[in-house]
Amino acid sequence: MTIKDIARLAGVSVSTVSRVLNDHPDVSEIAKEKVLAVVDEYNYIPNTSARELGKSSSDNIGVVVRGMSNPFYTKIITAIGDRIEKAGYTMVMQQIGTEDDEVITAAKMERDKRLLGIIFLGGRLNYTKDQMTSINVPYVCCTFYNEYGNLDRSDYSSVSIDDNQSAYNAVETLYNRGHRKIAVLLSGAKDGSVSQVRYEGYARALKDFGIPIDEKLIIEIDSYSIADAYTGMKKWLKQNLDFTAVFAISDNMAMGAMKALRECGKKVPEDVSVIAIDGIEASEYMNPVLSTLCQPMEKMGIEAVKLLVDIIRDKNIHRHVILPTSLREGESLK
Amino acid sequence: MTIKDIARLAGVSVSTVSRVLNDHPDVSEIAKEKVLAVVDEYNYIPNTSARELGKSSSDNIGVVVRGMSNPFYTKIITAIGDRIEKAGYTMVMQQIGTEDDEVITAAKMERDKRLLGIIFLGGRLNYTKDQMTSINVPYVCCTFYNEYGNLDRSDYSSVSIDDNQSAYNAVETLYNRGHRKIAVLLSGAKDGSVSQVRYEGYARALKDFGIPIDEKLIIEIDSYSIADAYTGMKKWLKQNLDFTAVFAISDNMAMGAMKALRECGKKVPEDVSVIAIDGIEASEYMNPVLSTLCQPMEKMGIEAVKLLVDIIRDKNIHRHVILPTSLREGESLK
DNA sequence: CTGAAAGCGCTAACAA
DNA sequence: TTGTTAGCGCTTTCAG
Repeated sequence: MTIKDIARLAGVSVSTVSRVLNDHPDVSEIAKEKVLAVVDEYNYIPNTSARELGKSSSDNIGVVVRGMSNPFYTKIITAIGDRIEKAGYTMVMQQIGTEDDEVITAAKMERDKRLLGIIFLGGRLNYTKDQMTSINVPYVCCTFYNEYGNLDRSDYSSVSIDDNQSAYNAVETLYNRGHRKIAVLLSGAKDGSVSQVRYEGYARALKDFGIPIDEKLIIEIDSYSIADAYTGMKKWLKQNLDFTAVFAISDNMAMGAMKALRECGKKVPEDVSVIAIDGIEASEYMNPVLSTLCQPMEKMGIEAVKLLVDIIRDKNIHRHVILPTSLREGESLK
Repeated sequence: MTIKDIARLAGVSVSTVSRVLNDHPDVSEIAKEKVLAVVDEYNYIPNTSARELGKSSSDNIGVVVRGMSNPFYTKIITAIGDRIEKAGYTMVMQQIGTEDDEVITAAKMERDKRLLGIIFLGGRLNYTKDQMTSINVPYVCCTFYNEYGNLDRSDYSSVSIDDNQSAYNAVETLYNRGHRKIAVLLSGAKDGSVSQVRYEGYARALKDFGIPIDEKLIIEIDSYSIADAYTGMKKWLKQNLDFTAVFAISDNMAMGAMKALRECGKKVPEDVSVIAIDGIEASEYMNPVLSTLCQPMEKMGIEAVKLLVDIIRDKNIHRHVILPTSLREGESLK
């Protein structure tokens, strides 16, 4: 079934069919009905590839989400989709795994879908100018920024929290409640990911508070996964080190850690206080409820679209928006 | 940048470029090098739409995942991807929301990507023959089956657990531990989803055990979400009904329910036992750890690919595989 | 080993 | 309001 078959069956030309299918004006009611009848009867669905190819322009905005099934992104995506629609554009989303390269994906999309702009959700923090030459439309980084790359700030937009400062605040919260021996649970102190930025905030806070960094209280695991956080924490606890609080760089990792603590006889928050950053839904259903610095997910999505649309429409200059986090007081703090 | 530009720049013809890009043999080393150099220099990425269009056949197997970011699917997808690759095919995955129609998505993919077959992951249980005429390649339903539709069993394959029996087993487990007043938490007793099938298993078990169904112990909420389960449960608890156990039809819902119970002063498992079906990772990190009937996620993915590949290769007949669940003893049972 | 040319299915001028 | 036709960028015969 191609558009040609439909045209023949309906007794019209291919262009008429195309017009009907694309809601173009200037089609007689009668022709329209004939076409739709045939389309319906044969369950015809146009070939998207051919469609994209033939089109000379689009109203598409691409969204590349890295880190499949990260619950943290769900709300942001909803907000983004909503805003893109409201702004009169079409969202084209592509999810990829953490092992895939979001820039290559975006470059492909840009050509295939003739994108007007791109929103990256969860990407690397180290893009280089050279890599980004394959992207020829404006883009905004959502939830992250080019901390470790060499991009000019005027060449891209971003919306995120201040990860360094948020980590600082988390540690400060613990400090203010009397904690001095604060462990940090992360996926790498210099892995070039957001983990590193947050670690730097942790380190800065300790320094400000006059607490020397104790290498032994740095718990490094291989991923951001709950399972690895659990086993990593468990292993670390065997050393029986002295500490009264844990700052986990993500909710997910905190969840794994809390189970490990529980199983090692450490009560949260009586024996150990736990704080994290993110504010995903699941951590609100833990027992005890996790205390965490929430990222304003919905606002981030809204702002990302706003930034991009402004640039697309008015050729405005790129901007970098930092949104505040808010402490969600759970039950994991003493 | 099109293939033409590359050809011109490299001083060869477009077909040579195409050959290089597709790893075809019969290309001289020298030509290959010239082309690759240009490709690299200009960061050229071929247009996927054009590529798909031009191709006459493919080795693509489509995977349509409904219910974005359902953590339950992650492991299955990994297994599916792995097996498809090993079988020498290419996986083309598309994620859609629960509000989207997976059949339409699949039909589009079938044409766009010239699919050899399709795996549906999490779909409706009520496909009709008429709807499926738009699909012209073999397909297998993974984690579900056509319980409420009118498909011939010989027209599609499926791999799943026995939802009815699993629910039965869950209730039986509770019964064997002395529970007689067993509430059920579901998203609808006749919503035509897996919730209904599991409810039917619950009802069958009660009947077998000589326990009359108490409408008041049926807790119906609007979705499968953790938040709705929480608020729904909380509201239900206000009635202060007499019960000693809850069977939640999904882990997610059980997680919401457990928080509600906790906040209402009911201890799990001392006051109330909780059991569910699914076995997602998060529920293993709850406190107490959720007892649940685990679906064999990896096996399901492996089996789904096997079923499909068998049909694609040997034109074998369609089959329906039922995999067993296993009880993961947590701490939520007394 | 290489190139010319005919599609793939659709859209969008351009004519009528 | 309609139909004709030239691409869109790539793959793939078929000759050379």
